[in-house]
Amino acid sequence: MSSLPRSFYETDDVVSIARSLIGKVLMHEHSDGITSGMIIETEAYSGTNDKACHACNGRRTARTEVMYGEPGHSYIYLCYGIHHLFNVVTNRAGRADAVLIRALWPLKGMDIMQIRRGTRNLTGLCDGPGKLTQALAITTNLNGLSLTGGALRIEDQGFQTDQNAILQTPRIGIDYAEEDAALPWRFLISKPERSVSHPHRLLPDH
DNA sequence: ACACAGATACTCT
DNA sequence: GAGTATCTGTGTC
Repeated sequence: MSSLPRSFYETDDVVSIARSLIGKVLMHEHSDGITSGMIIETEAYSGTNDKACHACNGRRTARTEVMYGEPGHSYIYLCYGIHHLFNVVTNRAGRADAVLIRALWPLKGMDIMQIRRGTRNLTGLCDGPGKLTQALAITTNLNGLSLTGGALRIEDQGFQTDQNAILQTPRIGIDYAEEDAALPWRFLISKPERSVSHPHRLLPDH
């Protein structure tokens, strides 16, 4: 299986990259075992001009530093003191774009995911940005690592994605971002619709 | 099927 | 000190 190359992440259209990441596979080889899942929900954060982005107005701190760094690297931060949220840095160094991975369709190591998540259910393992990092044992100590090879990586495993099955909506949980809160920069695959992040599914239930 | 509150610790003012 | 790109359990319908 081939990891996505650096060039995949290096362009300046983070919204297109967020769309293109749907159907790709996030994989973590850990001493516990291998866990992986197909990416089914993403959000684009567009650097210094985006009021929802941590790098808004050129904000540059210890936390946001990796967003200004190399494309194809991880940006992982702690949210609400509990949840580790996983992003991929995009665009060339000096820009601060990133794509948040919000949900996965579990592929490998679901038994390990169940243990890490503390559930006996086979559903709901990776249907939220904080849940998928717990299921894949992704924490802030993996911040700033390259995703183009190594234990944590994103692969193209050849899953075909019907472009008509990709829905586009506003982003979640960023009400503070004023007019940018309405930008339709969230992408989700409509097929496993029960597996996208939960309270904001925005899809009819049928 | 909602709605709500509480947990939690780090980041930046 | 305030705010946070969230999740869970409990309550109610």
